[in-house]
Amino acid sequence: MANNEDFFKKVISHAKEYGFVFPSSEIYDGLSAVYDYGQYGVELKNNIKDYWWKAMVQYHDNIVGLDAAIFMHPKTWKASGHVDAFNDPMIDNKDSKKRYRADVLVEDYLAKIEAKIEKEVSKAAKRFGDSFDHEQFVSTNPRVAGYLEKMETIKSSLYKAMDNNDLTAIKELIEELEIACPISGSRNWTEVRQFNLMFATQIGSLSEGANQIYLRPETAQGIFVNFLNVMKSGRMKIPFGIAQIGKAFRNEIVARQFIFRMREFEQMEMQFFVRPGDEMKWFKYWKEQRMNWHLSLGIPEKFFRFHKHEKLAHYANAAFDIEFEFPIGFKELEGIHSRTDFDLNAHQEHSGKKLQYFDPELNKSYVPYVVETSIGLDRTFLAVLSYAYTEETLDDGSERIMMKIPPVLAPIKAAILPLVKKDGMPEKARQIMDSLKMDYMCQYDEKDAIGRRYRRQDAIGTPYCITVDHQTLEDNTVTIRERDSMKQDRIGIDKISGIISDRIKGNILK
RNA sequence: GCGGGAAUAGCUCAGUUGGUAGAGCAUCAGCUUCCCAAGCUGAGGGUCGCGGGUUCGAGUCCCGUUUUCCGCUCCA
Repeated sequence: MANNEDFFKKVISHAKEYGFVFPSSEIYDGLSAVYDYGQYGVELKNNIKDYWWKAMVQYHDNIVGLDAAIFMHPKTWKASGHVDAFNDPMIDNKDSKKRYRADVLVEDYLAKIEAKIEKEVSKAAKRFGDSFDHEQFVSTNPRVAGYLEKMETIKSSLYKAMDNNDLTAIKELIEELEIACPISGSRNWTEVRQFNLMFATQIGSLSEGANQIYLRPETAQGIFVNFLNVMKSGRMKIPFGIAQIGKAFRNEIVARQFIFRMREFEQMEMQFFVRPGDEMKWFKYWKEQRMNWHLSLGIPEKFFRFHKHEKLAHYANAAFDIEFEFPIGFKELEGIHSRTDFDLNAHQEHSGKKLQYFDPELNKSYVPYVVETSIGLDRTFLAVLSYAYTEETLDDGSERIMMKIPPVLAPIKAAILPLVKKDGMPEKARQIMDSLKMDYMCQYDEKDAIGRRYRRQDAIGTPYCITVDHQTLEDNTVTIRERDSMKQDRIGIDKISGIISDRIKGNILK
């Protein structure tokens, strides 16, 4: 485990040192759990998106793309269940380490007062026997009146605080009432915190009220609300899919482990709409398809495994994760969920619009079922990075650090290097560079000894180094050096593009 | 969020009982012209995370804070 931690730290250092990932706003001490992608990081990330998009949208003629906005109508999140499921104010007791709903603590306190009233009532009832008038007693007894008044005061403070989302007021109320933790008996509380995972912001004029909107906590809803638009304008026939890549935001209480869990992250999602009853067939299909996509990158099978969800979310009737063995252990990389008709039904109810498909074969309309594949882009990035990071000792005893990034994803596809900085070699190398750079990310480097330049390219995962030497000037051949094997071939300049192109095509089709 | 560690150059780190900030690698310029790092000469780069305090004097001691790592907790 200690080794894995060290390894993880090395990957993180390497990512920063070579311009893959930087802490956000680092000159201002950074921002917790937010990271920026550097010059090579953005290339790698774009290549991952591109490879996914090709495998999903370009390769499947019944899947189309979408790019929905991050801002969505607030009712979206009411329909999806995000607003209600996670809106509770929570408080922790520092001694017992137990977490409570702050409003429930106050309500429990109210219940105790109520119990006291009950006690008074039953005592009086015993005393007065048959002549006991419950209503009259409650309205006239001074002790009960005191209790009732106290309850009213507490209730109004609580409701006011809850309505205004005033967490400080709730905390003050708990302190005022001297509510203690039922377990530790102590009143050593943390601040009250809202556990809603959604970031909120304001839109439009404040005077008109109710202008709070959220940054989307998942991209899926953007697809569901556009289901009708895409189906109609794209003449889509079930089964069909809508794919989307985009940012999502979750205000995680604990965001940690480098780019594994961030507050701002990017998802690559595809929602596949199917005939009710067919969902398990398609669930199985996509489970296999998605695993094949991962394996097509050339990362060995042992790094991946399926994890079946035993406890299902409210919207799902089957769910598997594809887990990847990160340096921090096997963790979720992608989810394949059978979401049933939960989302479309919910939006149908909340919007009042019919979100149905007329199936000509069945000659009837229905709300389609949905099979979702949802992969974390940043996590895929981290998976590639941690798989690729390689320290090796060569035959001559020297060490090299090499990123064995799948060539299709490599930030730089080829480096063009004049063997020496004279005799027209730089000019020749520049010519070759110019002929390639519209098709591939290339890098020119003439500084330092050739061996050192090879190592520099190894460190950023460049699959090919093209070296211009004396012979090039005579017969238009170059040496092409492959990253992993370090083997060199001599080839004609006109062959370079074809070799790179073959290697970086990937292996999406299976 | 709680508890515990850590923070010194781009990276890895050293810095003695408190006394003028260092190394290796990396980077840049020049030389060398060499097919797999570590040849030669030179250069740039740090208000020691930030803010207070103690002290004649703080990278070093104390307090707070930010970031980060580990454990717990959380993750519809």
